[in-house]
Amino acid sequence: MARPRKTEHNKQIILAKGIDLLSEQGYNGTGLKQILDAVQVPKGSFYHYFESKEAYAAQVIELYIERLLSAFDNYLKYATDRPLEVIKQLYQWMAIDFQRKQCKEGCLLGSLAAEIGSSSELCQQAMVKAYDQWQQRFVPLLIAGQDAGEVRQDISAELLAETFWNAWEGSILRMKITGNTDTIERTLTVLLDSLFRP
Amino acid sequence: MARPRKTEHNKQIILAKGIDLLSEQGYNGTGLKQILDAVQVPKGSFYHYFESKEAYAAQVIELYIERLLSAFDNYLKYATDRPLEVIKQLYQWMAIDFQRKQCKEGCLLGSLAAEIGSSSELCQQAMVKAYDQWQQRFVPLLIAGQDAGEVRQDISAELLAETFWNAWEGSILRMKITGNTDTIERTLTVLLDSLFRP
DNA sequence: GAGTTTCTAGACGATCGGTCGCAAACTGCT
DNA sequence: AGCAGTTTGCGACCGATCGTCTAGAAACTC
Repeated sequence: MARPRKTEHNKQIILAKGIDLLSEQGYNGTGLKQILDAVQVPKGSFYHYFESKEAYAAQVIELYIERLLSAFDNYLKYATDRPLEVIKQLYQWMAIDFQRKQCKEGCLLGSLAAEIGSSSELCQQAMVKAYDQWQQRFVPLLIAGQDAGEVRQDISAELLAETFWNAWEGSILRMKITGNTDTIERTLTVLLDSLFRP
Repeated sequence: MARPRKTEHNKQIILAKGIDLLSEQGYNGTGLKQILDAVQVPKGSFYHYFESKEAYAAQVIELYIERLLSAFDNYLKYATDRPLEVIKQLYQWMAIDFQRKQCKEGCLLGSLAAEIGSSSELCQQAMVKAYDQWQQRFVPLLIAGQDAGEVRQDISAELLAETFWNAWEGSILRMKITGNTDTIERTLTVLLDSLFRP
């Protein structure tokens, strides 16, 4: 064998760049050339790292959710507040992150779901899996809230989590067209301070 | 002057086809050729009807919301049920429409917001306007519900309407990746039968 | 050096949004 | 009626870029 040098590193930086570019410009709006130029990897190399653009996107989704859950876990490790407060701070922190990027980047999952969710089977699978993983972290948090009596118990935690994700993703869409995070703030408040309360 | 024959008719069928194609394939995923072939209008004619693809998309958005509001109004005219029931039936009817199209088409507003909401200023404006128009129809319905005592009054109708739109759009994203309308059904039920109740 | 594997320049056909010169169809003047 | 003038409709074409592929150079082991 020979020349096993930059392979893995290159692959990782191509994937990492994809998170930013695909989030902002979408799947069809981002050319491979733009991605590769941005990370200074020759165009010809792409198909040694990935089978196709579609397969690449699916792996970007995986890396995205991996990082997100990692940040999630890291935050939870040191969180001492009550569950609902932890959720709120977590998502407000993400909202601030959106703002830092001038409300141009949203959630990669939502963006790609809207654009190619119904056309790319490969990405579809990656997104379903990503959503399931998110739910596995989020539901226990809501259950803890229910047990602590700060979350209503007449609706299952799974159903609340699903509703929360939907409202969150929808508010990101609104952010993209209004150019501010006001809707996100309001939606978080309405859900966590009122609707989800007992 | 001369030859003012098919202009307006052609323009309308090009716009109408755009609703379907842009909803399903997105902005960058739909070429002008595909649209024009589908309605059998020569390529060269396009720029006699529209300034650019972007301007075209903005007009598609306008036509889309126009039709949606028209269906909205038409339904409301004969609705005798209580407000929340009217809302539920209205959106369940839309969910059935999604299903008819194999969950491949969602809401044009949401799809384009995700894809080009932060890059096309022209479409951005059209989308903000479309959202405002929707809210003008939806808020009175919720206020009526509040007056009738079937909607909680501790949150303003505007805020509830906003939250509803967000959750609705988010559930459509989920639909696109799961391939079914289960999430939509569940979200409608959770919101209208529980969370929005007094 | 031979052999093996990795990487990449360059080109592929297709398609992208957009343009343009001319044909077609009309009006108004003679 | 017929020609001139004006406006509209459109096929062909533009350069650019799309995702993808392949031949062979480069870098390694033995």
